[in-house]
Order: sequence, then structure tokens, then C-alpha cells
Amino acid sequence: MITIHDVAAHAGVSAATVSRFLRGRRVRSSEAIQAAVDELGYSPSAAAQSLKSGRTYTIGVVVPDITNPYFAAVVKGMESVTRAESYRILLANSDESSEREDDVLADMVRRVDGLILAPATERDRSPLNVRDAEVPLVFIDRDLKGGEHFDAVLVDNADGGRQAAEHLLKLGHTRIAAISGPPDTTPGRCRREGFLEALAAGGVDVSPEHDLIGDFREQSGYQLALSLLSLPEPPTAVFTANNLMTLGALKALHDMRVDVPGQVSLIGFDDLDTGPLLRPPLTVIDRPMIEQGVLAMRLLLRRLDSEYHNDIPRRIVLGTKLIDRASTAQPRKPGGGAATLPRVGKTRSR
Amino acid sequence: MITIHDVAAHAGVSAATVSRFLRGRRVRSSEAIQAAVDELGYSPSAAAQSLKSGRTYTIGVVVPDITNPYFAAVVKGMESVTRAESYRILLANSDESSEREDDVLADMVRRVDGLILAPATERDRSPLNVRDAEVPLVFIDRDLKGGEHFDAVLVDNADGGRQAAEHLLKLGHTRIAAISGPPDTTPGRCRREGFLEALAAGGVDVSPEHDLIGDFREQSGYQLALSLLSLPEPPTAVFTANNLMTLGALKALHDMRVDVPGQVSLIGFDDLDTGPLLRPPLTVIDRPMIEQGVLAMRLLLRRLDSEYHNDIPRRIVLGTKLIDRASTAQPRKPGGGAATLPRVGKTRSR
DNA sequence: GCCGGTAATGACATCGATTTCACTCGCTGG
DNA sequence: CCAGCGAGTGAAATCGATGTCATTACCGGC
Repeated sequence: MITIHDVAAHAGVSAATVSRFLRGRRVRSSEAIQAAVDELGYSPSAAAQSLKSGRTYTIGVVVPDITNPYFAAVVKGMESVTRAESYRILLANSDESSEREDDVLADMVRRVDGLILAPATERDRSPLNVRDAEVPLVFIDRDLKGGEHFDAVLVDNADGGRQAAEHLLKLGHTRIAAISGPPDTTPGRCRREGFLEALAAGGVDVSPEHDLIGDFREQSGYQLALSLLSLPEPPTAVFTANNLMTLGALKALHDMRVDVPGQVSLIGFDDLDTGPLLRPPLTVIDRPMIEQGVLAMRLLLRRLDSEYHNDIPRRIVLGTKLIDRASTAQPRKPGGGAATLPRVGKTRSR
Repeated sequence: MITIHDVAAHAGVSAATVSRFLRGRRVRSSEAIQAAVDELGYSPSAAAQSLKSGRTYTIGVVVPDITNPYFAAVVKGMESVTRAESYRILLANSDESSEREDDVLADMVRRVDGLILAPATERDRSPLNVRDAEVPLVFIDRDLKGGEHFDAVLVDNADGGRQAAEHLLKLGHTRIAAISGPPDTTPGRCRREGFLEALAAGGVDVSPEHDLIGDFREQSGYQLALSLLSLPEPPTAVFTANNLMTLGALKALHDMRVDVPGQVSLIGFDDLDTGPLLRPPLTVIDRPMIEQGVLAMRLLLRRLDSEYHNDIPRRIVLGTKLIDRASTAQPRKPGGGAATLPRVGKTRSR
């Protein structure tokens, strides 16, 4: 490996002078040094620079699952910012597990200047320890109990749920089901609450067997949708609280040969690239994705600037928007029975 | 920041002893040291360790676009390996640009022990410079001219193209179009060649205006599909060389109200999560995704092991598999005209 | 021709962890 | 009872880049 001393020797100056030259100060023998750098192909050791400066110019990003198109888009937005600011991204998945998240954070704290985290659950205490490590932390997508002291870029989940509810109400649905996310995550809790509140305000109660909790994964959307279909009184409309569960639910409806939206309307949270191409094109609650990543990274880099280091926490809340495609429609028989639905599971057979 | 010297002072020993203890050697005052570590919350500086050891335990991963579900899955596979081996991933997008790729690689070389790269093009010389930096490099998905000296995990692209062609031939298509990727990328070139060869072997020639080149992005699939539809003699079947272009083409077909597969059959390369749910469910050439990431990372970590450091390059080629869903069917009128297709673009109006 | 002031320079210490080397201590065997 | 061995220890060197500090070189002005 070529060091700054090799360059110095080659140019006939001291290492200190080479260092000064590289950092842009005026130096007598700049041509000789530049020539030596070019000839030897010198590039400074990042480890040595980090050790001396205490900065890594690296940002740690922890998301539950990079294959979720939402998080992939968020990370892409973040990267567009780090690139422009000569930072880099250390990426890890937590697989929706708080333990794994703890491990990853404990490791990252030693190697990054700042962290962006989409927490696995709200209960987790550990991320707060990050504070002791003096590494700034920004939350994205999901908040944390006791997380008010950190920057965050969130989405108005309750309002999103509300929009979904009002859309279904307007269509005339009264037997409505929700497949929500884990109640110990911000989006799991708030989307459900907003949804149920708006329904209640519209005079519609959701019966307990229509009020289901999933884990944000496709498989749980599939299973819970199946269980809804096997009910004596299946819903005429279903709200799924994230993109993957929407997909799972849609698969279940397909497999059971349920017509969407003829027999059951489906409205999801988070749009998909393939949303318009699905059978049927999905009606969803959409939110900015790339932009969310951009904002979170800007917030973090700003906080790394000593001038803003101790500013009060900033909490940005973005709005949601209904994209009305074709997976929702008026219920076939308003208030009617479930006669047109096939029976599955342990339901008494006809 | 707590250093090893703080711990040493606290435990009444020298820094050297603390270091030895932490690295698992026998030490007289292990309890005292452990207590000091716990009490102070010491964790060693990654920068100092890297400087001394010359290792970062970090792997650089450069992909064209993390929001492409294929690359997201590949990265996830890689991460499952790094996690188990206590490595980390530094991630960057090249945005399909060789210049950006050069920048990113030049930067990463200083901060990682090894690199995995899905090159933007084959023409690029730069990644070969990585060799000078003594940083092992593994190619994934795409190869490089002169890249034979590196490890690689590839896919039999030509065979995939062949499978697609044979599927269309078997259905009886004769007017067939291809939307390929850039000819200076491995998958762009090989998929097209395999496809055309197999068609030729089956006695079908692809006319020049049916032999189109895209850039692997959704937009180009959309545009090129539109242009195919505006031809005097539109194809009865289209092969799109990657997932995003398939999506773009499908959108174009939808927008033009072309029935798939009634009027035009569509077969893509790379499956999508939503593949089965699309309108119609997509027939595609599939390949292992997660596994490809796992294999590439294993190959790389193995090469970091000094024992295997100078082994001859390993080149793994995985097979592809046809998933026959519903976007392909027999042509409506074998050899017939384009009468059923709507005209778009500058085509003379009826 | 000499002085003062500024600009540029090199030796050295530093960041934190690890490793080498010479040394001490405690034990065993003769 | 002492030589000899091995385990365990701390001081110091090291990794590579950078900041400090004292020193040198150079300029104009008298």
C-alpha cells in the first residue's frame, strides 16, 4: 500500500507538506507532489483518516427488509443525498426483529457518523442507547416510544387510514374488515386507529373477527384474508395496512376465485410499481417514498453539521393520498348476505 | 469516547493486557477487566482496528439500481451471508452509468476488503484497476470483457433467451419481436443472441424493426412496445429482456387496449413478486435471485481467506427456468395480418 | 546590506488498538 | 535450594494521516 510518506519521499518533501497540499493549502512544490501522487497512484487510507479525524463519512441505514419496494425506494432516495455530500451508506436488514436490530445498531455505532432507522417495534428500548454513543439518529417510517428526542420523517398514518375508511364508506360498504400491522409499530397502530375511528364516525362498527392483526409480510396477508373469507359473514371490503399484505390478500382472493371488486373490495396502503397492472389495478393509499429517504438523510447530515448539532429535534410528517384505481367498488348487495362467496376452511360446508 | 487505556487504568492493568483479554487470550485479571469494560461501556474503535489490521470487515456492493426487485433480492441474499460472517455491506447504486460506477469503486476501494459488482457495461475498463488495489472483486449478473480473471456468479442468459424462443415457437408464433438490453451488457447481448439463434433454428427470422434495443428501464420497455404496436406488421409475440422492461411493455399494451395474450403474447426475463397477480399473470424466464447473492458473497469471503487468496477464478453459471403463466398463448391467426391491432403513433390512420 | 515580517516547511506528537520484545513471576524438577 | 521453563505482563513501536510548533526561506523596505 502506498502511504503519504512514499509520496513525500518521491517528491522530496515531508509528509506534512504532502498532507497540506492534499488538503488544498498553498505549497511550494505542488507540481512535484501532484506528479508523485499520479505516478504512485496514491490514495489516502480511510482508516487512518477516520482515526485522526473521528469521522467516517458513512451513514448507517437499518430497514426491516430491503426487498420491500417501499424501503428500496427510501434507500435510493437516501443514496442520492449521500452521493452529493460524499457520504456512503452502510446497509442492514433487521428482518422485522428487534434483537437483530439491536445487534446491527451496536455494530454500526462504531463505524458510522449517523444512523437512520426504521425500527422493528416501538417497544424496543435499545435504539435510545445510541444516544450515549453520541451518534445522531433519525427515525423513518416508524417512531419509537420515547423517541420524541430524535429527528424523524414520518407519514400521517392515521390520516391515511381515515382516507381509506372514508373511501369505503362513500362506496356504501358497511361490512368492512381491516388487516393491520403489529400494534407495537407506529404504522401498525396508527393506520388501524385512523381507519376504525373514521368508520365509527361514519356509523360503521368493525366486528372483532373482522379486525385482524398481521405482521406486514405477504404470507400473513394471505392467511388472514383466507380466514376472513371463511367467516359466516365475510366482509365486502378489506383494508390491508401495507403493500406486502395487500399482495398476500390479493393472492388469497385470487386463489379462492373471489371477484375483486365484485364480491370484495380491496384497498391497500403503499403503492407498488405494478399497482396499475394488477388484476384488478389496486386502489391504494400512497405516500412519497423516494422523498422520504431524501428528507431523512438531509435531516441527518444537517445534524452532523456542528452548527445544528444541538437543535431541537425535527419531526416531519408527510401526507398521504388516495389513488383510486379499480380494486374498490360499491358492494354488490348493500347489507346483503354472503351468499355469493365461496366457503373455505373449517366453515360448515353447504 | 472510551478507549482501551481508560479500561486499562480502571482495571489496574496495561492496555496491552486489556487487548489480549479482549482477543481471548488467558489473562490473570480477567474479571477486573470485564468489569471495567461493562462499567465504562467500552467498545473498540473500528477505525483504529482497521488501521492496525488493514482489514475493514466491510464488503462493497455496487448494483445498477436497488429498486429493481432483482437486485434487492440479490443484496438481501448477500446480507444473510455477511451477517453470519460478521461482515457488513457498503451499498451504492451506479444508476446504470459507468462513470458513476468508476467514482463509486474508486471510493470504495479505500474502505472495503472486497467488492461485488454488477457492472453497468462490459466496455468499461475501470473495474480492472481494482485489481491493482489488491481488493478482490466478484462480478454478479453481468460480466466484463477481460473479466475472466475474476470470480463471477452469472446466469446462462443465452439459454434463457433460447427457452423463451422455444416457448414462443412451440405456441406457433412466427412474427416475433424482442426488446433487448444494451448490447454492451452481458445480459443485454446474450439474452438477445440466445433468443434469435433459437428462433433461427426454428426457422423464424426476426425482422430488423422487430429487433429492438432498450436500456433495461421501464420507460424504454414502454416506448419500444408502443413503437412495435405502431408497425404496419406488429408482432404476435414479444420477448422483453428484463423485469422492468416487461412491466413497461405490459403498461403500453394495456394503454393501447391490446389483449394479452389474445392479440400479443408477452414473455419476460426475471420473475416478479407480483408476477402471478398481474393482468395477465406473466410468463417469464426465472432464475435464482437470493441464491445468486449468497453464492457471490460466499465466493468473495472465501477469497479473503488467505488460504484461497490466489486460487484460480471461479465462474459459477446458474440455470434459468420457464414459468408458464398466462401472458403467452397461440397466435390468434397463425401467419395472419394485423387487422385486430389498433394503430398508434405516426402510422397512417385508417 | 541588513532587518522585520510573512509564508512555507519538517520533526514530532497524536488518534486507539495491537504486537513485539524484554522482563518478571511462579512453578517444577533435579 | 536453585536452575530452568513457561505463562503473563508492560513499555514501546507500529499502522497512516494530520495538527502543532519551532524553524527556515523569502520578500520588501530602510
